Amino acid sequence: MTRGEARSGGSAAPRGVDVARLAGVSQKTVSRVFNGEQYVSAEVRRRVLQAAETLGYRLNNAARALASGRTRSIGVVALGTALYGPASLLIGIERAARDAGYALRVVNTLEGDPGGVAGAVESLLEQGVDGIVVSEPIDEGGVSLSIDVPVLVLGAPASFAGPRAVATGVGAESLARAATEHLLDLGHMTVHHIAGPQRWFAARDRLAGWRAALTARGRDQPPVIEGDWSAASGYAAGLELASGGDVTAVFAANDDMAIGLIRALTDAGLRVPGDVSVVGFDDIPVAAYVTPQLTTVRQPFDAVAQDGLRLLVQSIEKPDVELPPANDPPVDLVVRCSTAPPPRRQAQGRGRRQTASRSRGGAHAPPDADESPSVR
Amino acid sequence: MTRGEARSGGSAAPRGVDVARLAGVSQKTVSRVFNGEQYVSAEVRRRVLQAAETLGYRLNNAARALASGRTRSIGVVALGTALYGPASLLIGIERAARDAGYALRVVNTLEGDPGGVAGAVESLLEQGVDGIVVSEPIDEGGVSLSIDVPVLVLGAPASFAGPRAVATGVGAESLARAATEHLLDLGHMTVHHIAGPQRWFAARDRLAGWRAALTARGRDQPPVIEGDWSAASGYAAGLELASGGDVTAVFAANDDMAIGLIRALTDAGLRVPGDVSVVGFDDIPVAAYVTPQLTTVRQPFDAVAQDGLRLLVQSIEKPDVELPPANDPPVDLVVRCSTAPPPRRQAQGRGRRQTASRSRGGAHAPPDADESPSVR
DNA sequence: TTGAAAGCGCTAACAG
DNA sequence: CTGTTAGCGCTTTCAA
Repeated sequence: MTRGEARSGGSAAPRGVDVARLAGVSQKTVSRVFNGEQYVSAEVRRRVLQAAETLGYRLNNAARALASGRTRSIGVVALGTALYGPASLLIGIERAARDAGYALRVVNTLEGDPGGVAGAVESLLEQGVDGIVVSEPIDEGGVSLSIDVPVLVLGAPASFAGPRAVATGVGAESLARAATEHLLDLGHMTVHHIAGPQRWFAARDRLAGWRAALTARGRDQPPVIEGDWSAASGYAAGLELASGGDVTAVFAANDDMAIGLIRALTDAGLRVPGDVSVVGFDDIPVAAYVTPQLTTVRQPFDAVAQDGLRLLVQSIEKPDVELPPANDPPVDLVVRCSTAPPPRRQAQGRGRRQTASRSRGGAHAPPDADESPSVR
Repeated sequence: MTRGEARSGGSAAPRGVDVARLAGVSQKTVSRVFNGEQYVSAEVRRRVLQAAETLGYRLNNAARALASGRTRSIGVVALGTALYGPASLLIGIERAARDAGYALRVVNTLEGDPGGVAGAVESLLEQGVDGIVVSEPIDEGGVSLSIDVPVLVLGAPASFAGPRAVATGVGAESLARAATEHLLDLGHMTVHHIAGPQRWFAARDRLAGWRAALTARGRDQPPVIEGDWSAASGYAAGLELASGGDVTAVFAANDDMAIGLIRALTDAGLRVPGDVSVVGFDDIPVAAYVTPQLTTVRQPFDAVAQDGLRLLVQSIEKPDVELPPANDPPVDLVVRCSTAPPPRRQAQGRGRRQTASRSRGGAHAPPDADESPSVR
């Protein structure tokens, strides 16, 4: 059965020529109209659009891609977890891609799977994407991807994905540093850290930020406890810390672990923030409503995604122009009620500016109604 | 510049003919090998694979789609929120699609946007997907989609997406019913409900389940308070309920609202579960670690996604075969510490089987280490 | 078991 | 401003 027969039969999708015929123009003109090219008279454009409308015409992207060598789509390699951070980032990426006129193809890697990223990239390449974003990957060891499209790496070193890759940080290190400094500013002698799994670059960055803050002030670096992002692991870490005895401040690498930690501390008879102060990371939706309301830092997912995609799209569309450096994402520390000056000495920490907004969380006040009690 | 020149230049991607030439076969044979067709001798297959390997050959999907009329990809219309439920469902869909050999194209709709789903579907169709899944949509009023590919609607009536659509429930109604019944079984005379935004089908289903449970036992239906899924709205609802005075049990349509609610109740001087019992919905990761540990119900995202995709793939590949009915998803009630018998009368609720596992949440025991203290 | 020929519906390059 | 002519790299017949 040839296409012509199908047409008279009536059920197949209309093509550009069909529209052209109806509008009394050439197929190329139809193409021009649908690509928003200039040099089409208003009258012709109207006729074409009209004809397309009556026929229910729709551009065929496969044909377009084949002819032009471009798909106007971006592939993303994600981790496939419902963790707040990665999920939020994916949403930001989708929106930024759509705004830039690109469709999104998503492949998740299973966390256990070695070489998962490489496989995912391969399948994306086969699908013919114009660019790839690797979102908050974990370190799988010597990955060497020979990719012939631009790659944006979010939250990991560019070297991760080969020479032609661009990278954008998600600001994790400076956020971690701010979180730690907040605790130090409150008068704590040092800050413990419950880290995320160190295979994640995201976890390493947070650790690095914590370390940097401590180093900058010449403070001790207590041993790090490594969790797995889960509240359960935070709980386990909390039990360990509680038995240690000399802990007054903890920075947890995400809010879930912070919440588990707080529960363990509380179960062990310690008060938060009376005895121990805790800062989380992410500002998950319930952070303002758990007890005590969680002091945390917030990642600028939308800004990061938008910025990164701008870079990626540029290196797709104008490969020769030098890329502008990515903006430094803003630091957003949200001070609530899980942090306070340490119990005994150094009570002079009290009253500093950083602690001012703590007073908003009074027992009967709706927590955080305005959603932005940020400092810095 | 013709393709031949590019080849000798050396940089362009190798095509099927190039592989064919090197392997000394026809291009069609290469195609046969890469499609796993039969009737290729082992020897020839080996040679082709070998040649492809040395050339770094990769199938061109655009060409394939153009020639065959199929893309082996599925489009999903999602809501673009980082809410635990929708995010988890998307992950389940991705995995199920990948397992079935389909790539995924994702488009999010902005919540405010009227006709958002229709627009998203349109863009997916233009991209040439073989099937579409609409994931937990909100009701945008009279949507009439004239879609010429199979559609799977997850968590909404099939009618939502036109005559040819398949639908799979996510079990929300029976879960809501189970949650409500749990409270009733504990001895509460009735159960209040904090609903999700009623434009969401998901929210309506939960409300329906709650109503069904109450009706079945001939209990009063207290007025419903409608939240917006956020902890803040749960908090507001809690304040309202606390001022009412006669509340002993509340079922919240998601965990975030339940947590906000509990905070409001606590702030108002009520004890949970001493004075008021609360059940949530979702079992978000921190549910087992907040205070009190949250009793909640868990949605079977993976099962639902897998089941739904099986249906979708079948109606893509075998449009004529009658679809088997979708399985009823399992009901998974997770009883923790936010529920108990009501304060005064009806103390005989105590000791029933449903409450047995509550004892696990003793003050110093790690909450829920095994992750599955489910009942029913 | 293999191959040859003919498109799929569009864009690119070049004329008018 | 508009049209013509070639493909893009596959899959689909139909033969051999």
